[in-house]
Amino acid sequence: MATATHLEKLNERQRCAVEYGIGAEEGAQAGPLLIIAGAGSGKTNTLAHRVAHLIVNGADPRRILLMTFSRRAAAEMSRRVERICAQVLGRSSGMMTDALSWAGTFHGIGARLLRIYAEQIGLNAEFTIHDREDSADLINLIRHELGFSKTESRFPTKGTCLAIYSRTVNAEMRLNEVLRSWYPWVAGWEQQLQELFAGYVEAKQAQNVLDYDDLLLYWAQMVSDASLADDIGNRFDYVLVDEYQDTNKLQSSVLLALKPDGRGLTVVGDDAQSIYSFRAATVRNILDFPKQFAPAAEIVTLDRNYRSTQPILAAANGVIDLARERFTKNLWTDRESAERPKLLTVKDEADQANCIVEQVLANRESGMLLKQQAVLFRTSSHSGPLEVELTRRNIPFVKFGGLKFLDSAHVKDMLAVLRFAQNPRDRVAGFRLLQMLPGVGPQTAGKILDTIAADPEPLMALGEVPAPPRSGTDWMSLVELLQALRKPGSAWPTEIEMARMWYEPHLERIHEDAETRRADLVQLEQIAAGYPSRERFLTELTLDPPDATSDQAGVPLLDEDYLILSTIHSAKGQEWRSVFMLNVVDGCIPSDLATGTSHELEEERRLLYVGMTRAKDQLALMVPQRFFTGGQHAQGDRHVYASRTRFIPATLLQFFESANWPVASPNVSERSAKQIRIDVAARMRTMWR
DNA sequence: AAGGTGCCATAGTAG
DNA sequence: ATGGCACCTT
Repeated sequence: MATATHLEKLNERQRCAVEYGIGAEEGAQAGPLLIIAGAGSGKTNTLAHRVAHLIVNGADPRRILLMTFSRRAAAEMSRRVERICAQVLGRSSGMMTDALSWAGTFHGIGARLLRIYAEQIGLNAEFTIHDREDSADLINLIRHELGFSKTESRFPTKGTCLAIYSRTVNAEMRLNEVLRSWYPWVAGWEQQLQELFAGYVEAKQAQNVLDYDDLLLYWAQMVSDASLADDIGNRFDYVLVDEYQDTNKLQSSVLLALKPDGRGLTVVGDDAQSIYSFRAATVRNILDFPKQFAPAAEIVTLDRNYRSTQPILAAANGVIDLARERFTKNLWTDRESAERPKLLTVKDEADQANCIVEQVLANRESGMLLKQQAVLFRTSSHSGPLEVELTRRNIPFVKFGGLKFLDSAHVKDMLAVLRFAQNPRDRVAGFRLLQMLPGVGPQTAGKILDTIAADPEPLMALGEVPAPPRSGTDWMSLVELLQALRKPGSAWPTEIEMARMWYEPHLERIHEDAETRRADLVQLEQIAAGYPSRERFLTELTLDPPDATSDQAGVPLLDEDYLILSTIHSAKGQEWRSVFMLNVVDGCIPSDLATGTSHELEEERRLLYVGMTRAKDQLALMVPQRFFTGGQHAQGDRHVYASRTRFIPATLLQFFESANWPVASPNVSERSAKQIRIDVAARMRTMWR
């Protein structure tokens, strides 16, 4: 085949990855392909070109399954594929719009397939989906029922129980193995945990709810049936999976069941960027992929980095070279630069914030948009002082990761209303909802739910339940609301407005700061308007919660300029011209919660690597000499003296330009020395507090 | 049985 | 700061 023009800009390796097995023989489908794509090696572009190339060569886009790590990534991929196809096929490719309909996350695709195949696997297609908090709440209910909350020595918390359950499921391990390798301190509770999980599974089924893990687990179970596996597998001629290093055993089982012989299967990833083992992801998936098949999968390695300058890449390579395991490649680039990444020592977090603001503004002055700059951190809360400083100086920013929106009580209240209307057997939703009423607590709520559970139309049965003594007129209005919401044919965005009108008086009663919370509910309503139905809204919000928060009310307009703040995890797959990393000190990276096993420690190292490789032109690692821990303490500084991360030992300092900020000048240091000795003003203030 | 208060342990990354 | 829990009052 003549070299197609759309492939001209790709390098040789990329082109191999794009063209592998396509158009070789008529009707023959490509064998399994593994693309090891290093950071900045044009992975997304290559994958998009492969998909586009498939389509250009006659593949039906509706029969391509594309699984990415986030919905954002899926949308970006679809956009690129469309653009390339439009380029090649010209205007006639209008058919492409929305044709790549099976693009999404494993969980999202799972949910969709389960609704389609629900009947065949004895599942009610009306199921609602629990997020992590809901799941933990349900586990907690069972935990109380079984009497485990009142044990003499303390039983693991709901969060720990859920984490254990989740790992057991996702790693396809036995409970005792999971306890032995990951939770040795709760091994004594194995029997009780087993019982708890059995109860949890039964409760979910009785309530017609699935949790995140179920979306994969049911899918895996579904395709363990040969004819269903065939049926589902045959819906797709090609299956492509991105970020394969961050998938877990359960996900790889699903994949192999869909395409047992690997025909039409492509996975892409980078073992050096595996950072989700806390979600049971295992790097073995990608390392063992080739030999799952006979003949083994083809491997194409992309090790040319187009993103970062050579000095940045050298430093990042230096960090990853110290990893215990040897990795499969070393990245190279020809992007020369005289500027080494910076290692900036600052006094404390306040100076760290000031230092970054100063540099960000300087960059901005020299023409680098705020959007082309990002501040990355290990833990969401680390950006607190910086956010304060940005707000004070009126610098707009958008923060990714560490979601707040769906976590807030009032948003959860609203969603509970909608979810209970959608699925009246959802006990977590009902439990929460009923207790919003005055005079209704756990006991009353539980009894009401028991009463209506048996009825085929629980919300109708709710009308027969006598009003709880102290609930007043609020009871009837709730019953009326729910029955109105249940009525088929009530128009969607109107429903959430009804729910909000019902909720407002309760909001005022329950929360002091009703005013600020009301703004969130308005925003929720705006988001809701973007979905065609209540079911879609609830499902998609759970599977793809808004991952950005902003200092301004409402989402910033697309053409506005703003600085990016992001957890390293949420920065996956992204790049910026200038990257700052906060708190590159021991205790933050590695997190002091993750220094237990060498396994965890290695992942922290990769996290630093992932952060560093986001930078195109400039990289600055911030090293505050001391930082505050925990909450604010009224009396005195509760700070810790920090040292540079252990992942950058002295031998790696050659790759960095080390400096102090502010630049030491005699005057400044003299002044600050005096301040440290005795802060009289602060003492005066504390006399009165 | 609900709802308030106060003490204690906990504190992360996310579909 | 927050959640979970025991304890107290209504």
